[in-house]
Amino acid sequence: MRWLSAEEQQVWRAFMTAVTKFTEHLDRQLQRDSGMPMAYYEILVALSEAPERSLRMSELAAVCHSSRSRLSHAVARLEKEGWVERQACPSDRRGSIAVLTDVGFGVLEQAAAGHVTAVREHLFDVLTPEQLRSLAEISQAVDAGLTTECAKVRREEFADL
Amino acid sequence: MRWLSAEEQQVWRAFMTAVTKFTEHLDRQLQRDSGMPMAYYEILVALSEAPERSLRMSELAAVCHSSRSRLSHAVARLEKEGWVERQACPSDRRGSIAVLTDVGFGVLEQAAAGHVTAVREHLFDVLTPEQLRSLAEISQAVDAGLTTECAKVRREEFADL
DNA sequence: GCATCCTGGTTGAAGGTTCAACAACGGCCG
DNA sequence: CGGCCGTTGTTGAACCTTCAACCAGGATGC
Repeated sequence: MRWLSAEEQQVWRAFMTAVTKFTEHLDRQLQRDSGMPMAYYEILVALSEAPERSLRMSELAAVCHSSRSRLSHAVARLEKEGWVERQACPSDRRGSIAVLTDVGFGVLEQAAAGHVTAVREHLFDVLTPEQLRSLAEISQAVDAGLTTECAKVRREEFADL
Repeated sequence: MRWLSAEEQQVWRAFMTAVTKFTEHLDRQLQRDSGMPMAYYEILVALSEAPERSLRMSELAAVCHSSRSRLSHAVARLEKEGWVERQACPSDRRGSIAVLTDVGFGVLEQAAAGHVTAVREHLFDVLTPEQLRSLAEISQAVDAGLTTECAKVRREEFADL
């Protein structure tokens, strides 16, 4: 098996450190200022951008890169807060539709201000335009690599049957 | 307040998606193949590289960018598995020293193989050498930005008193 | 129609993280 | 010495995520 070279290790650790500290910072900021973790914020964002501010649970899960189970728990909490409501799906009686309430929208607006500021301050403001372009490319490449990987896994699972 | 431009939003989402999927993939791989989350793996790595394969809890927490509380819980679990032991610190009676056991070292060796493979496959193999250099720079910049931020926060806390 | 399988969504338990509170010890200064 | 403060580490509760199990409803094939 091929290990990482000294240089690779260095990049790897720098990357993980930066990502860990960065996401931790954002999470803490949101939790402190708006009482929700980032995953919940993403849910509200996704709903706010959807037509009628509503999405079926499975679509919402796809948009948020979240498991159905996680989303179910999360929406339960958001519903308890009064930020989201669940409606029955008319076309499919299994379905459940999450709708962002007005209260939820207001909370989101408040939360977004601080969140965007934090993102700008610690990401966009510390990078040059060129680094930003690089970051976009890199993210794209990593994402693509994982997507093909998922396809591969699915093929393998399929082969098992 | 300044919002994100359309381009910035695009970069931001691509970045978050890539990071989320990437770390999730690594975490799942480790959990499946070695029965531990990545945070625990990092603890074992840190110990394995320390002299005597041991570190004081607070130093270990610093190396792993972990809170003391989290580390305490984590080491409790690792100890239950027999991968780590706790020893009293001779120079400071408050102190606790975590030591990687031989069993733990063996587990780490096993885990490392799959983990490194996954990292190589989804990070190093999908990036060009130039992108890799960029990523190192970017990580460095973000980390630096957060470090100065932490210093700022500490100054503010200090100012409060 | 009905048996079968797949999909959408929820649930509960187990494990991990965070936060606040706490106990125990070291260090400092009177 | 003795009081005070800062540090070290642990603990328990609350919360979030994961995983496996499950129910209900659609879809498919006979």
